[in-house]
Amino acid sequence: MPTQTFYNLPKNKKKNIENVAIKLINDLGYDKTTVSDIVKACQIPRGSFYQYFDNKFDLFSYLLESKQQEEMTFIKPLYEDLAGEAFIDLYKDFVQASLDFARQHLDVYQLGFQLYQTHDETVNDMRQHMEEKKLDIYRDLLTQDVENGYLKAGVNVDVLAKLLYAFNVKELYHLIYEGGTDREILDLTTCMIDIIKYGVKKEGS
Amino acid sequence: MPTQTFYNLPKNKKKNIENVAIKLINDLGYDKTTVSDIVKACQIPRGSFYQYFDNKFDLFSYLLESKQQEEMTFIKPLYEDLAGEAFIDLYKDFVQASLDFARQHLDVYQLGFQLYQTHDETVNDMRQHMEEKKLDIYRDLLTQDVENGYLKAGVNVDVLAKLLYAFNVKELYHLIYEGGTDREILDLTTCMIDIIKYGVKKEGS
Amino acid sequence: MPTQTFYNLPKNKKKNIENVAIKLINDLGYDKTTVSDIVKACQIPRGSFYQYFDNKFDLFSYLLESKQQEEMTFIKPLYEDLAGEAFIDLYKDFVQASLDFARQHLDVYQLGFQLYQTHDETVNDMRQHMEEKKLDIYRDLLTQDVENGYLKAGVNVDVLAKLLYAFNVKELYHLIYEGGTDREILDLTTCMIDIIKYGVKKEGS
Amino acid sequence: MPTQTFYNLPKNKKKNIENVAIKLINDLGYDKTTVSDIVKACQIPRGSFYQYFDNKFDLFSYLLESKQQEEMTFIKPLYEDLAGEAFIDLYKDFVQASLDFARQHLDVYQLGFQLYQTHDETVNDMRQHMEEKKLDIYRDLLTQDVENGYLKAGVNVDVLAKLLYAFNVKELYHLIYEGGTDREILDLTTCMIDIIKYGVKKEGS
DNA sequence: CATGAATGAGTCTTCATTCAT
DNA sequence: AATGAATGAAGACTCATTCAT
Repeated sequence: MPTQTFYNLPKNKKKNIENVAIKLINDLGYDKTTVSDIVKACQIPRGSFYQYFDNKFDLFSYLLESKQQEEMTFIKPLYEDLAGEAFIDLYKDFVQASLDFARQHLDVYQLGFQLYQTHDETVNDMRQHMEEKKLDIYRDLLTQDVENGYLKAGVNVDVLAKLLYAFNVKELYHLIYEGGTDREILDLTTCMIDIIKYGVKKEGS
Repeated sequence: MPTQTFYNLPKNKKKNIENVAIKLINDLGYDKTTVSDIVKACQIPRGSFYQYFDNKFDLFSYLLESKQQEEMTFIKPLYEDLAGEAFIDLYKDFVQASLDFARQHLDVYQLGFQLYQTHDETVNDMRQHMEEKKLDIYRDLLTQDVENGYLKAGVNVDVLAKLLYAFNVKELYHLIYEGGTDREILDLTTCMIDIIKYGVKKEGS
Repeated sequence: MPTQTFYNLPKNKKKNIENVAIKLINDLGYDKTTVSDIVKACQIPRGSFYQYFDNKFDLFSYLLESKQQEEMTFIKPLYEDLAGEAFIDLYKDFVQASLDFARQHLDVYQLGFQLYQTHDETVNDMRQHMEEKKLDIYRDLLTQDVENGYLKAGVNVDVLAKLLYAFNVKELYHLIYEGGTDREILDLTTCMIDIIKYGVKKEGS
Repeated sequence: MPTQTFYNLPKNKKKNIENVAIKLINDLGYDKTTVSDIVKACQIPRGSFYQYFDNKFDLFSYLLESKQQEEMTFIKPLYEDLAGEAFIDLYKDFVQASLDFARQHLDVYQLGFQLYQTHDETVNDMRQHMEEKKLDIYRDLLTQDVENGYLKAGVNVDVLAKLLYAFNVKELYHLIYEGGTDREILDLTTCMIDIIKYGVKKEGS
């Protein structure tokens, strides 16, 4: 948590520090970004940095949490009202929404990527925690789908959630980060969902 | 690539360096393992290290490539003769084989995990290259499955390969690393394959 | 010397600053206590500190001098009227009085201890000065004892004063600081005084 | 403990580091002497320092222990053979011997002084330990004196030892450090011993 | 080739004090 | 006078790599 001193800063100074730090961390990676890099780029004295944040991780987790909140505010409404449709059928729309968010907050979004690129233990713990939270949401929504008769009764919801999430992290995140187009990403998603919905096995084989 | 000097070393000295280094890197992580740690644990002079390897990364990539080769030698036969069965049906057996290998060469196996824990650019490139190689194998085998009429004709083989691979890396690797039992891992696999084979959508919904 | 600004402060604010600072310095040691610690604990703005005191040492020396004065007010009456008794015989009573004072003003008392725990040159000078002052008192009183025929005529008063003082600082201070009981401290004193009064050499040896 | 690397150094390089460091610490005080000061004065790279010593304290304790050993080699013979005389009568000779040693190894000797000038906890522990060791020697020798009938049977040996030691540390050390002459120091000692041997109380008073 | 000492840029962090409002 | 942000020199320590023997 940043100190009160940081929160007291004039808004544009605060914003500047946030943006510059985000850009730096995205460019160099969390591990490789040093406090020196940050203070130089932000043009603030080294001492000030430590008057704002406990340390590098404090800054990082602050930035990330902001992101999370922004993202949640953006996406939550979708999750909360499926309007009688199946989550599995709407999945593509969720991806689309994430994408919209990512397009608008690219820097902030990429930051989440750093969670997968570091060896820092504290950061790793944080990532694990966030993943568990997301998986829970998936599990809930999929359970609803089963209850509503959209999915086969015997489906293992936990495994399905993990499958969706794994693809999300490994392929979609990656594609976004690498600059894939909306079309590419949505096609990939549709295709994947199709496989999962209808299966790949030829009948009678 | 290690220098000729390294290759000329007596076999048991070479093996010792490899084993000790692997153990260290697995325990501490690639980034956190210092050359000091290595030379101390291996009981070789600091200077020798740089006469054997260009730098820390050179050692790492050498170890990893050895691992790859060992693993390939172990697993390749399976891929090459499906004996008239579908890859998708045998997938569980491949996982089982991987598991057998991992159990027997745990240290060597875990090393691959480091690929996902490091921000070092060269390491990342390496990982990407390895992933592409594995994906290619999957694609080939799945294409065969389609040609042999085991899978629906319209299946997007590329996406399917990615889906399998994502789950493999994100869930299975993780479970192995965390010490899951064979049973747990195979059950998870079976469950996932079932979803993919038969789909999750309730008919008529 | 504190600034006029400090003296103008409302009495309870002044007292609060003094007490909190003393507690901190006693707990952490003068060197280890930072101005940050002080302003945080006192709940005063950082800038105010420097409007009250020139610097950290200025505060410390002010606190110490206050202590000295309080202690003197407390103990002086004893020194000034020996009521016809020898100082050497009353020494135990002085220690008792010091002890009483220390018990009642432990925080203030301990502060003096910091004088012996710091390498700061100014602090050292201060300590030396205070010691010289105390030694002077001892010398005066012992000289009186000689004049009054309580002590042998040939006794080197200067050395005797130093001997008493050395023991006082090295053993008694220490014991008080470490939480020795009154009994322990007075016994130690009596024993020491006995040695000095009657000597240790066996007659005829 | 210095590392093997340090011990492997050419003798004159080792000696140089020791001497320069001792001088520095004596001049600036242990607390104020920084590793930077040391490497600059010794003209060795910063990294080398940490290849020789764990940290500043490691160096200091090494220097001090060397000193201790040298001093012990020098003084021990005296303690071990009192040749039928009383320790209390020979005390002056011990001080003389210490003085001789100090004169010849002034730098090394002064170093011991730093023990009393620092707030460093580790150093303080060390000092306490050393003091206890010295006190033990005093107690032993004085106990012998009592047993041999040189001192009154009822003398509290512990208190006497502490008295001698306190004076030693507080007055003699100080005088040596401040550059007192042999004569001054020995006179002071004789005078103090006289007081302790024969007491100061006028008979019949 | 083996050995292990040499190197110094770079890391995080602290803190007394000054400055601007 | 009160406030609290600004400042940057300085501290301890690390480590990959090179050098000299």
